[in-house]
Amino acid sequence: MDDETRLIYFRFFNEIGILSQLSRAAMEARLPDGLMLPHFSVLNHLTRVRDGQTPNTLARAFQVPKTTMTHTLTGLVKHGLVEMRPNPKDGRSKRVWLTEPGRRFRVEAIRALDPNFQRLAAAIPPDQVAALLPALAEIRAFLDADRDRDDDAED
Amino acid sequence: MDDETRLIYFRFFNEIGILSQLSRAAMEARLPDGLMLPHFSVLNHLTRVRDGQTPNTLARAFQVPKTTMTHTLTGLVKHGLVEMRPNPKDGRSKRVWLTEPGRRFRVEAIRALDPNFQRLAAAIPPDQVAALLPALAEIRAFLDADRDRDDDAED
DNA sequence: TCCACTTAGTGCGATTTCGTATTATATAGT
DNA sequence: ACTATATAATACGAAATCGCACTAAGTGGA
Repeated sequence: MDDETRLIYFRFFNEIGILSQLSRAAMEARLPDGLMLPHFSVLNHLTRVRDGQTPNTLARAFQVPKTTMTHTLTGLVKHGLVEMRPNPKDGRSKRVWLTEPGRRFRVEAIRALDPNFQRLAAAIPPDQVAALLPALAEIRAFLDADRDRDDDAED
Repeated sequence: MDDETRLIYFRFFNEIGILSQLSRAAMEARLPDGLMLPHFSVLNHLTRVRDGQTPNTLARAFQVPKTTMTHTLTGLVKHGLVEMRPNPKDGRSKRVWLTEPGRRFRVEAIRALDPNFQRLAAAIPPDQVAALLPALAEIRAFLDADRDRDDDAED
């Protein structure tokens, strides 16, 4: 792989990392005490995909250890934003369900970003951002499918 | 702000977050024991911008508390990848300098990603990624400049 | 100069994240 | 049915991250 090509990919992920850092900070500044971005992200995932998933599925989806997901879910339960019920099909596992406050919390958290989005919109119109989405989704889908191979290709 | 516009921006940052998560995991899988992504990121920042910066400047650049940067720098010093020297212009502060092993480590860490980049290149050619860079950089620059206003506009 | 105020770095305790080991349940082979 | 193996969740301890408070040093005004 030539230097120029490597630099293109590296700079891309560099930009991604910085953008993520900046948006994470902006988002967490809007969240109430005791709730972090992972809490919101789980609510968002349960809404976008579907609720009733197991903690293990969520841990794999977020690329975090199971113990971390247990901790995050404990916090969400404590705040009444999700419910854990036993999985009738598997006595070992549980299933995670959104509560009404959980759904409401997610919607309000997104709406709370409007001031940020409005300032951004003044500099970068929605069309320009929308134009990036297909390519980003494509790269994301590839990495998502590719991640398992990382282990196999270690040596 | 209408729902459609909000959704565009939200989905954009959603993709950014997932991409960051996936690439972070892939990157950390390549790093040796005892060194995390923040360690690499600081080395990269010192290389790209310039070394000799103060810990406080780095903490602000990375949007982390000063104590976190102290911790990260302590680890880098322990591994001999950076040096801390007193700041002759300000007795309170220090300056962080890259060492030769630090520079080498960064280059090797980037090169270690080649297998990942090569697999990605087979699905998403460099041109397509390069085409995204200007827009991403523009959005990143805006957020970077905008982040201070978050506090002011809280209420 | 002196004194109040600000700033850079760090010590300390709390929370989050993570790796390992453990328990309970499911699955497969006999 | 029984045993060995695999899997889901968690308990536990280590490391990372963070907020608060403290010390040392710089800044500005009387």
